[in-house]
Amino acid sequence: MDFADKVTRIVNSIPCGRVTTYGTIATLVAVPRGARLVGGILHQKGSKLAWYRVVNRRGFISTNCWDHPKTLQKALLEQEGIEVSADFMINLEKYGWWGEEKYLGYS
DNA sequence: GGGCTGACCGGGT
DNA sequence: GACCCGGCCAGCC
Repeated sequence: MDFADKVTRIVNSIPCGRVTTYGTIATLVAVPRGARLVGGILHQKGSKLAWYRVVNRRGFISTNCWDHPKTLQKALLEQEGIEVSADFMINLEKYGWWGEEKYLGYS
């Protein structure tokens, strides 16, 4: 299984109403230092994934892409029932999803 | 096949 | 607690 496929599965495994970070996904696919790679995959296949449930470690939306604007991500997250502040920040203590045991074996 | 790039992370200041 | 710096690894020239 390719790295991209693993990332795809993890992103699809994020429960509704929860968010996670690039580093967490990288860890779940057994590449702890590959957080940047996750961003690349999401940029490529993001249109078919729940890319909006993925943020950086500060809980902040880091994309500037025209096709995936921060405003769209905020709207989608609020649609999932997640509170997003006016500065596009998310409370990871409350909505963060750090993976579950059944997802830890994708290496 | 070598080198540059990126929607990032951790640790130190 | 917030900012800066160096390193990481797969993908795409």
